[in-house]
Amino acid sequence: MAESPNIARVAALIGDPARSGILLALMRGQALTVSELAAEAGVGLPTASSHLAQLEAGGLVAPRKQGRHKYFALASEEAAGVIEALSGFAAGLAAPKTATGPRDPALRKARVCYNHLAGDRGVQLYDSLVARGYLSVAPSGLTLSPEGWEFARGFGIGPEDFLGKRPPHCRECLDWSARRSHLGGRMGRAFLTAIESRGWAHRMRGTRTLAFTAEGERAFAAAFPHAARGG
Amino acid sequence: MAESPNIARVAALIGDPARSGILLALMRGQALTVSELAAEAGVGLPTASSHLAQLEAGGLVAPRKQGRHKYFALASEEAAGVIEALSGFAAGLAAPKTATGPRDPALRKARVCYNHLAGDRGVQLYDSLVARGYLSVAPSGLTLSPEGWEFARGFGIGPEDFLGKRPPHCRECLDWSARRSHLGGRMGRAFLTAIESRGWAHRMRGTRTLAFTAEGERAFAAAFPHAARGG
DNA sequence: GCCATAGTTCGATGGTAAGCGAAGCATGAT
DNA sequence: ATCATGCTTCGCTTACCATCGAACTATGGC
Repeated sequence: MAESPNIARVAALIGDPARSGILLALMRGQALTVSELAAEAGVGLPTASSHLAQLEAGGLVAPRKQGRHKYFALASEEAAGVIEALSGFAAGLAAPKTATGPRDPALRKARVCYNHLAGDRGVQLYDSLVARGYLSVAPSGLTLSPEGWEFARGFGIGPEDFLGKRPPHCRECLDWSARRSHLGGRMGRAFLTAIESRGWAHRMRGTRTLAFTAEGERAFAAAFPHAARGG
Repeated sequence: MAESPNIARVAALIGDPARSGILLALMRGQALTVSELAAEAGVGLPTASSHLAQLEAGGLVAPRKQGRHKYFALASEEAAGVIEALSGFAAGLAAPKTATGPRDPALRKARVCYNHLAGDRGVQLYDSLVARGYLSVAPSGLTLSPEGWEFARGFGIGPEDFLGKRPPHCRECLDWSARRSHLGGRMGRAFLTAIESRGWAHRMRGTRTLAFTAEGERAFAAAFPHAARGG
């Protein structure tokens, strides 16, 4: 009896329009101030402050004080996963008959899921790493093989980036648009950062859509070729 | 602006304690009448009726009239997935420091996720099928290979069981306790049914826990051996 | 046809919480 | 020190919605 309310509590937190607006805004991956989030959610500053306090108590967002600003971000990959799952279900509802229909083609193709690459491109990255043995999938979780680390080095990603951070660095994240797993965790973030810093793609302002440039598209396809389909 | 409310609406539906109680009860996999659900949720019959109407409008549950009874079940795998994701997050919150701790050992080991096998045993089944090439994982989804169909035949599962049902029969479902995928969809249901009908395991009354018998444990391990870890 | 059971609809009630303005801290700039 | 900015707290109003009793409909059994 005392267990069930937990899920109700979390869902109720997300269930308010203002709070879900805040969470969706944070899904873009960057931390935002209370004022910015108030504007995003379309409510007054005191209201947003109250909502954020509740979300923090619920473990969905985490604050980071910086000077006289207070930045909020999603608290964890898990929190992002919950929002992602709800988004997927809600999107499916909107177009129930248009199965696998291009509800928002750009969003399905490539988007930011909290802090890593999702959508078709995200799945492609994941599959490509797995197919080449760079990423090994085990019941205990995902791990980068030695060859994988070597490959990552080519993107400026090395073990030194993960010093002091406790594993797992690689996380599996279920993608609603492709219905397949993609790479999350700190490693997923590192790859997204690399992709952005090379100018292959950039986040579209105010959205979760990731826009690839023409050369970026080509470079990405070369770096992460589609995995051969085993039959 | 008009997109965000969708997720809020769904979350708000789940956010009510009575409704989440109903949904959790339905996660056990069997359809229940309005009266039964009212009792499960601890509310009066009229209240339950009202809640169920809302859940139905929200696409979370689906009714099935049978005589003067009205049975409700979860509307889809996707709906079950959302509840599962929320359960996982809520469970993680309760024991934030006890990472991967045995919050409920039996539940982590084997449980029913809507209509298929989840938990460690569910992951084992999935991994075992994949490792032997019976289940092939592709970006487009999961499919049973010819050898897989042959293997399934040994469990009394044949293509004839899926006549008239439109694909996909196999669905990937993310497991919160093991953080790995397991087999859902009609195929997942078929395997669970086979396991139960052979007496290897049975659902514990009123819970989602699946209790394996001693011989069932052995038979399951023989039929779905742990996949060799590639390294 | 009649009663019993299952479920729905209606109306009234009450609790909960979102929202905002105003006042109160806290931090940074001048 | 003084002011400005960013955020929080307080008090209040308002709106929503869960809940239940009672009346109503539908289905089945006799």
